[in-house]
Amino acid sequence: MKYSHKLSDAVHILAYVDIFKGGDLSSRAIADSIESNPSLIRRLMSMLSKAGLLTTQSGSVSPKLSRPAANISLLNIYQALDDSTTLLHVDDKTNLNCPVGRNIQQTLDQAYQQVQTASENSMAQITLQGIIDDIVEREAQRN
Amino acid sequence: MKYSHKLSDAVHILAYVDIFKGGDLSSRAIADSIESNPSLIRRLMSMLSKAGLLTTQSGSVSPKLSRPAANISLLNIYQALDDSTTLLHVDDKTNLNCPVGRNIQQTLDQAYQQVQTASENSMAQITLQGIIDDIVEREAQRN
DNA sequence: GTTAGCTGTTACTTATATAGTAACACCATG
DNA sequence: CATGGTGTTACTATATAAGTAACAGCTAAC
Repeated sequence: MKYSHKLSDAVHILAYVDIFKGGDLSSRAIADSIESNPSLIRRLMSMLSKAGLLTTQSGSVSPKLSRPAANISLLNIYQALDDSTTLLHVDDKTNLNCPVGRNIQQTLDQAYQQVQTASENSMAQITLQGIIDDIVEREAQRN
Repeated sequence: MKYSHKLSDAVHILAYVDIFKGGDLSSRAIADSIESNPSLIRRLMSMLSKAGLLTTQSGSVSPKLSRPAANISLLNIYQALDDSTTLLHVDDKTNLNCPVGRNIQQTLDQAYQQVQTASENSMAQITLQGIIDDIVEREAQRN
């Protein structure tokens, strides 16, 4: 498999929608910016909508953020994607006839949950607004 | 690709080596516990050796932890694996002709670095000894 | 010295998750 | 009504991880 870029692309979509509000916000246009294809963008936009981060309407190009960018965190976006995804993955096929193999799955589940929580706490500190400000500031410094 | 189980398997190897010290510590035996194959185990053991976490000797079965399990953290093990691996991956193919596409890579690099740091700080708090104690305690509670 | 069993390494194949691609139903607008 | 869009589903391609095979060289027992 490839490394997942879903989170990056989802952030890209939301930032694009806010930065270019009033402009061409079609999935084609966003796909061009991401260098991906419209189908994937639409799939991601659907997930973002279902998670209450984006407002869209079937049949017309009119996406907008569901709430101010300052009230959307990286964690919100992360959780809008496939919920079962975690950052670290326990090997769930170990030999249950061996004391180490039999217990290590639950032990690592707990350890990885700690790491996951720390990651998510960190993501919760990063807002979409902060990301947008950074993009805008970097662009301003190029001129 | 598949989800990586390298970290889980590496922790499994180290825990196995400590818990079963004095027993059969061949890559075959460890592979049986992990339900994997000796080649992968040898590859991981090689990485752990190079990182100074495991002491091994070509030609004879004699692996041992290079230092006490209390002095080995999950972060040490994580870093012993392929160093370029991070938990989140910026999409590095975005349209540089678009202001969002042009800047979002560095912006997300920074955001993801914060998340990575938080994760690594959390991993640093988890010791191999703690993991081993948990495995041993779970096994004790089965009897 | 020989042999068996091991570690360490490399190369190739297979499995799987993600993204790419295609297509269709339905909606909105001119 | 036609065009251009969103939302959804299905299939294909691809990158990465693990599985598999094999070999060089080491160690230890006989």
